[in-house]
Amino acid sequence: MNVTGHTRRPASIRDVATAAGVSYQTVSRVINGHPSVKHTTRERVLAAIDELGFRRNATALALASGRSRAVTVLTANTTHYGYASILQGVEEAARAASYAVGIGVLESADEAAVAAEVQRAADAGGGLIVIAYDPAGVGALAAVPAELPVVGVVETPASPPGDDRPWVWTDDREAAYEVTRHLLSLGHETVHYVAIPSSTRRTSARTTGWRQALKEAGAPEPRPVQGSWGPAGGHAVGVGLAADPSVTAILCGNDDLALGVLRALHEAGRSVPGEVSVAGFDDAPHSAYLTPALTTVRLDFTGLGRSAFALLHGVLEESAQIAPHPVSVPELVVRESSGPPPGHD
Amino acid sequence: MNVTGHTRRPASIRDVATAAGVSYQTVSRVINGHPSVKHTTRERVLAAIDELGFRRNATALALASGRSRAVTVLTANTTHYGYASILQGVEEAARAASYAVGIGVLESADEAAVAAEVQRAADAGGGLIVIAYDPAGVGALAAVPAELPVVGVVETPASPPGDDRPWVWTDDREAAYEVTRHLLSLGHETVHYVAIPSSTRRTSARTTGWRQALKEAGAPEPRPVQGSWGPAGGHAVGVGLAADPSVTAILCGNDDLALGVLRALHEAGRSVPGEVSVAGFDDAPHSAYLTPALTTVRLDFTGLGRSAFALLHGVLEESAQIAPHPVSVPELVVRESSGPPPGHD
DNA sequence: CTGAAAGCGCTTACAG
DNA sequence: CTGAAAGCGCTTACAG
Repeated sequence: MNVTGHTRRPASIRDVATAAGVSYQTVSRVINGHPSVKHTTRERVLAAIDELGFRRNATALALASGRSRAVTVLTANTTHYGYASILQGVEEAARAASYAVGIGVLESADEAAVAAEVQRAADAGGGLIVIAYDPAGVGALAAVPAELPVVGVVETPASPPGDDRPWVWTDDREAAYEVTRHLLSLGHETVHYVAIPSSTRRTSARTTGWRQALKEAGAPEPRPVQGSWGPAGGHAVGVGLAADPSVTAILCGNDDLALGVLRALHEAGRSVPGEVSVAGFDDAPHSAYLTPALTTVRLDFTGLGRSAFALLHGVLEESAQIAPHPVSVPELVVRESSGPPPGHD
Repeated sequence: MNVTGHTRRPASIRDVATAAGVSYQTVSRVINGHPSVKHTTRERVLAAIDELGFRRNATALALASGRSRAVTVLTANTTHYGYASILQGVEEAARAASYAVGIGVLESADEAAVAAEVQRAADAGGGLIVIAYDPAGVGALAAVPAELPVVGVVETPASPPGDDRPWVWTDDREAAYEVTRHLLSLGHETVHYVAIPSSTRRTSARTTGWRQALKEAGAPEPRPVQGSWGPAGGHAVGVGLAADPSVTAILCGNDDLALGVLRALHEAGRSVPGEVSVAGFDDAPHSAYLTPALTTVRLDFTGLGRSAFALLHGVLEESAQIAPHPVSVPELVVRESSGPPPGHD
């Protein structure tokens, strides 16, 4: 881009001003789109900007103006599919709005460690987006000082929060309700549930949706089994489920958990979906290629990330319009891992 | 932290100076660990800092000093396991060094789009780490202006680069060599290879390692099959491989590809490892739980990210010692998907 | 050992 | 429509 190529120090607005024969305040007006600049002057400044390859120094802008066109995402993990997709969505929207995006990982849920991470994120300037699907994230969201602009990506709240709570979420209750109904409609007497860890002490929306479908169908309500996040956790609890001959349908809190359950079932010699049906949550990229291919419900995490940014953007700049929380609708994806129970006609 | 809790504007060094009864330059000396400060003065300043909850403004620091304790990671994707793990490793090391980490996604390999992303990353200040495993990343690495501190996370280079090239990589050649030898040792006549897209026009290190093992064993050398990154790509080429009865062993460029191949084999009714052996690359979290569990080679992506940061850190601060490129050794993980060919004794 | 001055590259009132 | 001044919160020489 820089034709001369031998510039050491990048051009400043003063350099541009000199080249255009104006004061640097006028250059400032031009790059800020201020209307009161004579047309010919503007042209001259623009030409100088182009010639010198000028780019406005973001650090100086932030210091002088007090706002920084930046957002940092606080998350407990960057490798889980859902988390990574949210991050990708945030970045996508931020890029479109010319915002920088930073990232901070909450390695521990320890209060002091979380507080330190929030501080670090605050030091970066700009707004915060915290993924609050787990205790570390929930702690971080709570630890954000009131004066800092923040939006939380949260589990479905029990009751719709006021407009003052800048939160986004997917409709997990509805999603769980749908998959459970799908399983019941196949003829299963009931559906067992392997839960992901809840971020709070309250009953999660997924659990609520599952329970509601069971209630409506008059099906017995087994105790939810507590799983963890990954396939190892699914496998661990799957072993117990596989040993229980009365279990014919299992809903898992996410696809990774389902993978572990599938494996445990296989090891126990129970066929899927012949003897047991399994369904997951998320529609991770590999789920369609498993054998059997996993029935699951697709959640739009990328869209969720975009929404989170839009909301934050609205808070940060009054000019930007505040998008309503667009709750994306979950989509049931029926594949091979679900079918009628044994002996069903 | 802030006991009073009603501070609007955060405390500045001037506020601290006033509270401690010194000039703000002295405060600056204290927070920078400058030795020439009287012990009692230092104590007083430290007390004031604590009381006011002072945190040094990173933006002002960056503007005044010219360096910014920040690094931004440029990557084509945030959801692939390897990429996400590298990011996690960078963040881990950056956090330990009190650096901020930014992220920029290269959504397209288009030259103008890549250049724009590099600019955006450069605007953020600080150093750059670019993941150059694909054309977009390779393009970005090439587009970084010479004056910008950058380290590339690259495929194994054909020849060791000079010390002036701040690159890190894993030993893919060795890794491919090992898995291929494992497969051959099982009795397979040869091993087919499904390649991930190469980031450059040159033959990739994985291909080279595979080929070397074949040569040493005097095995016939099938043409590598070109795959893509995900399971869909693996499935597409897997269909062809499954239809060829002479194929008894398949090495895949990554675990996702292997998943797709496994699925294609299953659909064609060819058992694994009974009729065909399959191996992958990366040891993604789900690979151990597939049925059959996937034989693969574990690569330390998180460590790679940490190394990348260490290298950049060394470039950014002369004080920080430049770590030697620590090439992590890949580890062969034999699971269920590999076994002797049919009819082998 | 410590203070007063200048400056990093911008923006924001204030004049004209 | 455009310029001169002050300031954002720090650091970096320069004095003493």
